[in-house]
Amino acid sequence: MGRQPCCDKLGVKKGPWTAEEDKKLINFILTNGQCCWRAVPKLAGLSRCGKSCRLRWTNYLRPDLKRGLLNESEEQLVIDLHARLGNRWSKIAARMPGRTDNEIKNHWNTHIKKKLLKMGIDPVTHESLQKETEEIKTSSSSEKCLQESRKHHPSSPLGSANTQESSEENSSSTPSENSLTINDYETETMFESLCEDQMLLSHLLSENEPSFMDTSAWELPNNGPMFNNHANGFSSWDDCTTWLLDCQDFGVHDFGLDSLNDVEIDILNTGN
DNA sequence: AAGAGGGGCAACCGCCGAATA
DNA sequence: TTATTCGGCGGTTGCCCCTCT
Repeated sequence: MGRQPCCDKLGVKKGPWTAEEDKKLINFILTNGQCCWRAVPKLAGLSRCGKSCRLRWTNYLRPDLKRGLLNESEEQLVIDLHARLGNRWSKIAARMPGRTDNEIKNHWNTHIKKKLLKMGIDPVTHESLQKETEEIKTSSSSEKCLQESRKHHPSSPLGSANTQESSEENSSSTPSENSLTINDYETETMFESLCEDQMLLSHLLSENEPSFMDTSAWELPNNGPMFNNHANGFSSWDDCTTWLLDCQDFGVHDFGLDSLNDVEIDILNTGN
């Protein structure tokens, strides 16, 4: 009773996507929304596996993605979230506007891991590699930040530390249970900088806030101004998809939309 | 100038859990 | 209750590009 492959292995194209394939996929999703991925390749006229289509869309074609390297504060956010959540990249990505789990995972493996090792921190446990020669500090700078945050913002998610996520994190054996050991000035500076991001972190960690990654808006073609031909003045889907493909080089956030608050974004999405 | 080696990243693979018949 | 399907996730692979020798 083995699991069937998600698609017919024969005749399924693999490897890098072409611009033509991207266009077909974007066209299809803009027209039909995100539906059954298994059916997408057939309906969109692609010789691809449904999974491959989903991956391509979520990791590369989705128009709300930021492109380019993670900046310093994003990196610090990843480190902190990883300390809390472990290798649960999708959970981490859900807290990172415009970033995908794959992107974060890649960045972790290629950049952050090395950075932490260089600083003498075990990227898995977030403990000092010289633990045996040092006394473990009872609280990390990060923890101090949290405590400070709790002092100043007792009602914030971090302040109360009682969100669903928090209890889930606490119940799991993630590295968050371990304190970080800071062993040099550079690291200290890094975490001081992280403290400055605590407000942002508090906001991102709030379960009550709608996820930045919530793509429900994309599931309803013609429902939002982004894809509203008349509102945007696109004369055809071709224009629209061409514009979208161009956007991949910049990212929606480069257009300044990320400065809008939730209400404004909601208004944009509903077109009211 | 050319080859070797390494890094970075897109994409694939296989497993898991939820949903459904 | 069980078999099956499907979407999603994390780990891994392989290709491309850049740097070094």
